[in-house]
Amino acid sequence: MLTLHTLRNDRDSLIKAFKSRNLDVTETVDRILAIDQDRRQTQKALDDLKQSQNVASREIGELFKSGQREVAEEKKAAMGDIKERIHTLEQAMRTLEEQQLEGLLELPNRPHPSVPVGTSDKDNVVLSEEGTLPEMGEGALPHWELCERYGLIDFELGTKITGAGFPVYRGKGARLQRALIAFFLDRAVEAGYEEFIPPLLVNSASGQGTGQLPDKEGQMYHCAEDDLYLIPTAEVPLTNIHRDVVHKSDDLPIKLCGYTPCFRREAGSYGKDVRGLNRLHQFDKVEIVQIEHPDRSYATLDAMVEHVRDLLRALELPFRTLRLCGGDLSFASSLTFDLEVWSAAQGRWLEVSSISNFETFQANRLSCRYRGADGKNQLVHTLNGSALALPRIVAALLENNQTSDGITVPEALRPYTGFSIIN
RNA sequence: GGAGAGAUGGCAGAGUGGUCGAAUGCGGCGGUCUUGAAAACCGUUGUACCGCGAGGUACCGGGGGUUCGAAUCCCUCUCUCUCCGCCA
Repeated sequence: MLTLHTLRNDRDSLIKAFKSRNLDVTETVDRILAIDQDRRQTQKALDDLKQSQNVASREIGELFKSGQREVAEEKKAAMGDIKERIHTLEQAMRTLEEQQLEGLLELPNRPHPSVPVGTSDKDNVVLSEEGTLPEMGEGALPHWELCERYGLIDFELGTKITGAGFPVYRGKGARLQRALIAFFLDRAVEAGYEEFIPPLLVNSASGQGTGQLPDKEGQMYHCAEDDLYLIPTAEVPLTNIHRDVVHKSDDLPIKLCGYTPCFRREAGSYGKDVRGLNRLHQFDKVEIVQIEHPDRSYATLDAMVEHVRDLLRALELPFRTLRLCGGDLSFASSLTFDLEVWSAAQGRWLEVSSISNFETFQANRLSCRYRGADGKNQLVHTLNGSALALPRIVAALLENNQTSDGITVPEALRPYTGFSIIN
């Protein structure tokens, strides 16, 4: 969430910045600031009352010690009123603090100045396109039919065991999955990211830390009995490793990566978008995360985008890079680049990676800081990106590389798959 | 699942109703000594909020209560550890 400090000092520019998200936050911001005003006055009054209580208590203690019982008893009797007023003000403080936090939590992150104005993914800006789109022959099949033909992924079996959106990978399909995970992890480790295997269930504090809660409550699977959430992305456990931590300035950046399955309820999805591997309730993803010094975070964001683009180049997939517009920007992000691969048989671009700089938005919720040169603790910047999400990569690989002899495996992946063709 | 013990500053660990925001040790930082370092010695070292400032307030796992006054007493929740049971 944004800091109160930001709201107080940057009210006007903040309101202006939110225009690229198509949001008018004037009312919300002013409401929070009004509460803040009230809260500060209340605290001052409360502190003064408590001071007089502390002073009086000390005096009473002294009086008892020196044997002046009667004077002490008199003073004691006079304390009732103060006590009551303190109690009332404490109640008021609690309410004000709650209201203020609620207000701050409902405010999304401030978009970076380079974020284009827009309302939906149609307004995202294509920055570049790389690779040549393959020409598909007459009989080119979409990936779900290829999966069936070669026995790679059984969607119906998953439906029987669990429900729609929980595919069963088998044979070379399963092996391809494992190969991609290993390939992505190896590349991340080579690039200096430390590998983690985090928990797949997280508590609500973690969900709030990275911004899934309360914003996306309904998008996560929730185990009510234990009040735990299935992770929608490794971002949640990986970033929360750094919750309530103060880092040395020299230790930044901290680079983490991890493979996890991801679970998403995807409430409200429908139609052709969800066919085959396009949208699933459970899918695999390798995630990269960085905890970075604010001065360097945008250079780091570029480097992370380049890392993921290299993965796509290695897989020989045509892809394009997008700068997300304000309307498509996620709640917690300041600036996001999306990477999309070309799905030849479907004839459409599929999002396979989202790389974002959250600036201090998550750090504030997480209370993740570094000690600056002046000895003061400052909020870090957090960044993350998919590197990469598997299903749509698999979809594109299968569709783009289909030949009459079978599906060819890109060179870079063969050491991992152990086979060069799926037939 | 059953029984017990515990939660205090970066860490370890005292403190059981009144200058306790908290002893002591370690660690960190600064200094003395040294060509330099180590050792030794001296000093220093939590966070947040309010206030122009002097200063004030809060925080000893969370919440509530008793009391003029709570790290300390009571209730409650959460978590951790040990033992037993179950189990990959």
